[in-house]
Amino acid sequence: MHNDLVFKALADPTRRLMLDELCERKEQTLYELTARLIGRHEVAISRQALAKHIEVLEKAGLVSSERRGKYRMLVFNDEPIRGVTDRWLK
Amino acid sequence: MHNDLVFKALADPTRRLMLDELCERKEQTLYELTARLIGRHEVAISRQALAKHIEVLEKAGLVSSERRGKYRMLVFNDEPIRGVTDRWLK
DNA sequence: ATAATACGCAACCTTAGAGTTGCATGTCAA
DNA sequence: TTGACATGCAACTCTAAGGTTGCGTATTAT
Repeated sequence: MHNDLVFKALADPTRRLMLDELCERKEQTLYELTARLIGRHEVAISRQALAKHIEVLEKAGLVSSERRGKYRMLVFNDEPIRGVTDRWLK
Repeated sequence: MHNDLVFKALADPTRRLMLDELCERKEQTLYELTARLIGRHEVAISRQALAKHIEVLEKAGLVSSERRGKYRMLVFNDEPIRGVTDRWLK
């Protein structure tokens, strides 16, 4: 299944939270995102764990990243999500 | 998260296939479903494994079941799926 | 009554995934 | 240039999820 990675990506609550944040602010550095998740949302998790999650989201096409100097810019993309559940709805 | 179980349920490709079948024929016995998945879709899996998947789908509210004599009737319910991805779409 | 049938339950195995720790790399500012 | 900072990489632990095997239970048909 070609959208297997998308469903797998959405299966984790932390990743869904990350998508919420990225959805609000479309462009964000990994550092900003990490700070917000740990600071505001009180997510008890390490930086490396979040980096792994980003990797999963990237492979699913939900996030694209680009190294910009010292930082890593993250860009949210909702396209892979659009219509994923349509097959079960009439 | 209250729809955590829904996303977890959708994460597995076999369960998504089961939902496809159940979506086509809203009412179906576990036996019929198992026969179709193994026969038609060539899913190499045991009956017990499918029973476990049904359990997951039930806990997510996507399937309700009712013992009808010798058989177990399965009824598909799309309500938990409706709008689950809306939070990431404008 | 009894055998075949559809299902339930429980123990077990195996692997993938989430998370951590530790260290290396690259970039920017002073 | 040197140190602080943001990130990358790899090995390791631990748990849960998917799957199997084996046996028990209930229902139907002969």
